[in-house]
Amino acid sequence: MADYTTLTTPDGPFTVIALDGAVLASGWTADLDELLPQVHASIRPAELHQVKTLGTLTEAVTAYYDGELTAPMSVPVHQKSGPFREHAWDVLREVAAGSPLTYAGYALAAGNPKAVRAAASACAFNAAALFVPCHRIVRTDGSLGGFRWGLPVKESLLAREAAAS
Amino acid sequence: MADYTTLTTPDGPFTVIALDGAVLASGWTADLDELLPQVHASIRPAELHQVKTLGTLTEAVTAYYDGELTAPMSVPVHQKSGPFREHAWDVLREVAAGSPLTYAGYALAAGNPKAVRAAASACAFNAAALFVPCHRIVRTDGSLGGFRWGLPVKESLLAREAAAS
DNA sequence: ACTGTCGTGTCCGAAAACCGCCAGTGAGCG
DNA sequence: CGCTCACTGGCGGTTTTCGGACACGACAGT
Repeated sequence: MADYTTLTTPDGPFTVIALDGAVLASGWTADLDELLPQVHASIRPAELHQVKTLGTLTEAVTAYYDGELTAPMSVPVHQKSGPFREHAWDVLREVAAGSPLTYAGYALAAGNPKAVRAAASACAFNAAALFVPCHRIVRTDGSLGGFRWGLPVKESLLAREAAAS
Repeated sequence: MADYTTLTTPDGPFTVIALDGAVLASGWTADLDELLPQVHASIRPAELHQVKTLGTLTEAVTAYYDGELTAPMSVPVHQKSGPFREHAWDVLREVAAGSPLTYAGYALAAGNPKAVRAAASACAFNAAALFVPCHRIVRTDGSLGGFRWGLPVKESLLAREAAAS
C-alpha cells in the first residue's frame, strides 16, 4: 500500500508515488496509469492511497522549483533493474544541474564507455524523473534526445538549471 | 543470517536450516552445499551460523524417531514457488503417516487430477524433507519412485511409519 | 507385454527483441 | 570543395519469449 500525491509545477502537474519514504515513481502527469507501469513488477504496489503531502519528498520538489536545484537529489529513491542500470542511476544523481552530459559521456561516467545504448536505456527506464535527473543527458550533437514526459518539459528543466548556474 | 544444525538419526546425519523459527531446508546429509541450493533464490540466506540446537525444530525430529510420527508436521516451514506447488506442499503435510499416496492420488488431492507430473515436481522440489513428507508419495504400481536423499532412506521411513500404524 | 505420446506446473538456459544513441558513409546542394 | 542530411550498421544491458527437462500415469497402438 503506497502513497501518492500530485502537485502543481510550472511544467504542469507532477505526481509522486512513494513507499516508506522512498520514491517509487514520479513524473509530470496526473495520471497514475502512466506512472505505475514504470515501477518494476517485483516492487509494484497493489494498492495506492492518495495523500495531501509526502513530507520531505514534496518539499524537495517545491524547493527545486524555488531554485534549490539540488534538493531532489537527496531524497531516497527505490527502483530495481540489472546491475548496470542500478549503478548508472546512482551515477546519474551525481550529475550537477547546469552541466548536462551527453549519452556517451554518461556511459563513460557509468564505467562502460561502449555501453552508450545501454546508458540511454537507463535513462529511458528511470521511473523517478526529477529525483534521478535523467533530463540532464542530451545527444552528442546538442539536440535534446528523448524524454518520457515530453521534450518541452525537458527543455524547460534544462533552461531553468542553465539560468541558475 | 540463518541457523543450521546437524543431528544423528537411524537414517544418517540430518541437517536443518532454519530462519526465524521456520524450516528453510532439511535433508539426510551433513553437507550444506547439498541443502542450500534447494532454497528458492529469493529467500536464500547469504550466511549460515552453526548452532547446537534449533529448539522445537530439532525436538520434532527426535520425537519423530521416537515414534511420534506427527511431530514434524506442526513446525513452521517456509518455502517459495508457484501457486500449484505451494498449495501442493500444504496438502502434503496433511497426508497421514502409514497411509502413503500415489503420485496420481496426490495430484487429485492437490486439486488437479491431470497434473500428475506437476505433483511429482512438487515432491522433487520440496526443500523441507521430513517436515513436508514427500517420502509418502509412491508410484501407482507400488514401486518407490524417486527420493533426493536416496531410496534406502525413503524405504526406511515408509517401513517405520507402516510398522507404527 | 512393450513402446510411444500427451498432459501439467515450474524452472532454467539460450536466443531474440528492444531501445530516449552514435560514428561512418554517400548523395545532394551551393 | 565544404556543408548538411538521411541512411546504416554496430554497440551493450535487460526483458521477454521459447523450448526443454522433470522423482509420473493413463491410454492407444504395436
